[in-house]
Amino acid sequence: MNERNNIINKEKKASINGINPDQGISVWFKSEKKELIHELIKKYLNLDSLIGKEAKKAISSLMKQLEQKKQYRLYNPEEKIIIDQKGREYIPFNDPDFHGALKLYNIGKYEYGGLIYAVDVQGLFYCGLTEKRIEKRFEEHIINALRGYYKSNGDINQPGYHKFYEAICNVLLNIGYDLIETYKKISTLSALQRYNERRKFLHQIEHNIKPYIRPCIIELHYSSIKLGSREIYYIKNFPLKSLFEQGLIIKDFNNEYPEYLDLRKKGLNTTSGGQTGTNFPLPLYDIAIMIALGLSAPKMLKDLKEFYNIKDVKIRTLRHKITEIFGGSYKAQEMFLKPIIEHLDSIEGISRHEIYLTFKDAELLNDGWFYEWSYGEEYLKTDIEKIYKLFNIDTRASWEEIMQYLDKTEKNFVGIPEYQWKEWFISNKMLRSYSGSNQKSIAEILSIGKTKIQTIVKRIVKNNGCNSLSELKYKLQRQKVIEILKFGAIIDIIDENGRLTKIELEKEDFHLLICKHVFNFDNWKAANPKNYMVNNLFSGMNLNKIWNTFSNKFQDLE
DNA sequence: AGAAACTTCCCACACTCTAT
DNA sequence: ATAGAGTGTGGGAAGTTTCT
Repeated sequence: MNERNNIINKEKKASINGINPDQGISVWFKSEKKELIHELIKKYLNLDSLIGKEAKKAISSLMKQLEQKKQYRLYNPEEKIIIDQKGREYIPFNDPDFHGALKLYNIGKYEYGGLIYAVDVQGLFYCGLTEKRIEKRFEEHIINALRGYYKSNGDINQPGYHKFYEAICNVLLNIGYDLIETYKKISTLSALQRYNERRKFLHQIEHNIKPYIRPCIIELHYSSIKLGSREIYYIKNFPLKSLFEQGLIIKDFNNEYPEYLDLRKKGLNTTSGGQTGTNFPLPLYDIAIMIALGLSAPKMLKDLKEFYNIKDVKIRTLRHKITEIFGGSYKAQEMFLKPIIEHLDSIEGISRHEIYLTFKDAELLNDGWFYEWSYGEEYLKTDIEKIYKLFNIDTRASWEEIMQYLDKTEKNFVGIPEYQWKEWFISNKMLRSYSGSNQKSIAEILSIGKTKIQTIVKRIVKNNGCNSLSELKYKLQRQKVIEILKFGAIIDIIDENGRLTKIELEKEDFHLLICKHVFNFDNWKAANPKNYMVNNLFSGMNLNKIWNTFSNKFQDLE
């Protein structure tokens, strides 16, 4: 909580300092002065329904937040010049606002159009530009260096081997890395898809080389237009002395700092620079809203082509971008879709199942937040609030404390609470339709597929410590029988006129009537209620004993 | 030729849907 | 019930494009 407040305070302070690149360009893509995102909202939400109206409200508020935060790169396909309030296209390292802007960049307040970075390798420098984040680019450099070493079989002195990569390899060798083995390990980890381990290993390398290799940002650009020319300038005139004075370079040169360096001659660059990549511009803000609408990647792609007229976008590019910018589909849904669902959940008259159906497409992202939520593995604000009340926990309790109680609360499956599912199991409600039956199945009632039903059943069975549905069913039905007998042996039935009436059970017929009216046995006589009770539910207890043990009336003395 | 960023291809895995 | 087709994921490596 404190950490969060600190970040917010930092943001406030910085904006007072005047770093606020408000370029007058809308964050939403416009075509003929119309913001296309509204067309999409109309397309995917039924605005005549309550849920559609409320979803629109929540999305509008999300849009306002995104507009205010300006956290992502602007969509600038026409390469318009973007300037801030002080008329700058970029903030160089010696600008008074640079350090403030850098702090904001590090906490992800603004996504710039690109940046110029320098890498200090034991007092030798490399300068480059990138439209990505610096961490990503730096990691690429390290892997490239290792790959180059591996491919040339360690011959880093061969002509043409990049000076920069050679320097990186030398540092790694000096601190004891076997580079062939290191590269092999990284390749193996990715081949085995052990990405977490791979990331950890790479971070470890980055940590170990920190005293010798340090990347730093030296200029922040609002757009990518001037990146090339600025890179050329810096490679030719690397301002060594001022960079040191600004604290960006810490290497000790015994106080002999040349004012400027030519990095091609006295550094690690091999070209004069100025080459920009072919960064594919995408309307990230609109994409965020598409995620909030619950669209899967292929659907987004279709809309980008149809509505936004972005012709060449490939699905892999889109997904790479979502991963790079939003940190993956899971996080993206958590950031953009979850708040919409939380708003809907707080509105009376909207059921969780309705919410589920409205955003069902989002489920196609099997590793997304919505998918987990559909199986009750993710929680909403209201769930946590319920826990506070139910278990009398302080609202300032830590997450670890709250977590202990999560398992004890009711889970929802496709928005339907677990107790409802259990009721369906007890009453033998048909889960999916079969030919020749005119009973409406759960799958039909909930508008979900058979396999989804199967998976839900599997999960509920497992959560309740059972191995099969029938095992769980017996357990639940036994509890039900005990409950009925304990509380007066009265059950609700629907009589011939379709009216709900109560009937009292007797010792002689309780098993018959329970099987017929509570368990809804289709052919209840053939099913043999006596055997069912005695063998399946109360393993070995005879009917007499069941009645006598659990009923609170007319107890026989045995 | 070199740099940056994009595309293609790959894999393992998970789920849905349809047909049998 | 189950097999198979289809869809989707992340995220790497290798190859390609685009630019200077």
